[in-house]
Amino acid sequence: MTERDYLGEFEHMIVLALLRLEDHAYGVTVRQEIEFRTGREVSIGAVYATLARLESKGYVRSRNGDPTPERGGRSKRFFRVTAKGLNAVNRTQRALQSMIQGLDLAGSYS
Amino acid sequence: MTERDYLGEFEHMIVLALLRLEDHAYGVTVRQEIEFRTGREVSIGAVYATLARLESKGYVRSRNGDPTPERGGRSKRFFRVTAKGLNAVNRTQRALQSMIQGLDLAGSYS
DNA sequence: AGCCATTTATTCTATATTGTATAGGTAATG
DNA sequence: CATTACCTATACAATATAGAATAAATGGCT
Repeated sequence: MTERDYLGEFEHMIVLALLRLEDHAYGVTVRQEIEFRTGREVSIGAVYATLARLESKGYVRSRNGDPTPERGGRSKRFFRVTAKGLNAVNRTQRALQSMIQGLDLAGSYS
Repeated sequence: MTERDYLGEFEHMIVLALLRLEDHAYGVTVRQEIEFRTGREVSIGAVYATLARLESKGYVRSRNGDPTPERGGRSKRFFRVTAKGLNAVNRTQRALQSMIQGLDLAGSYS
């Protein structure tokens, strides 16, 4: 029953962004969050493609929000991490952690 | 001059394994290290293919060891992480870390 | 009201890069 | 020369990435 897959590098980022954003998570904010926190430039297409993949695997699910009263406010699609998705992040991070543990890399991430 | 790429999920594992193994790092031990530490099953071909890619990107380099005096002791190909490779791990981990920071995931990896 | 320029957001599509397994080959030993 | 430990080749699936195209909304015209 427990999944055995790990999140890809970018998938991992996206899921973490969703967790941070809680109920403000949709394509545009996800992109912003990653760019803001990491300085990494992210193409919007990459974000949506990955969200779609994550959803098809059941790691996240989405619902359509209402349009907001601002110029051009097309309605957003909000995303949330599922329990299965949470398991996946944990599994992925545990694996990484167990490989890092005890190593001394500049800065130390432990 | 500084690279802007991040390591893929499996690449990341492999590089960490190399760092752990120091000068005993070659295909077979890399595989073992990952399997042992994470419980994840790893095919040997995946390891070699990834090592080859990492090398072509300059993240690791290899040298041929001498044959060892044991049955079937064919000479091994030893791998080491380059400075560029170290940068890549650090960059990758910093990015992850900055996304994780402040989140409370079961177990906490911070 | 009906149109349209503008804005925010999402979808589509195409390609490159990574991840993965399997089969096959090579250099050792006894 | 059979057996062992290790490595290479290859093929295919999954993930990452960018950019163009499309959609849905608003506000200001006329």
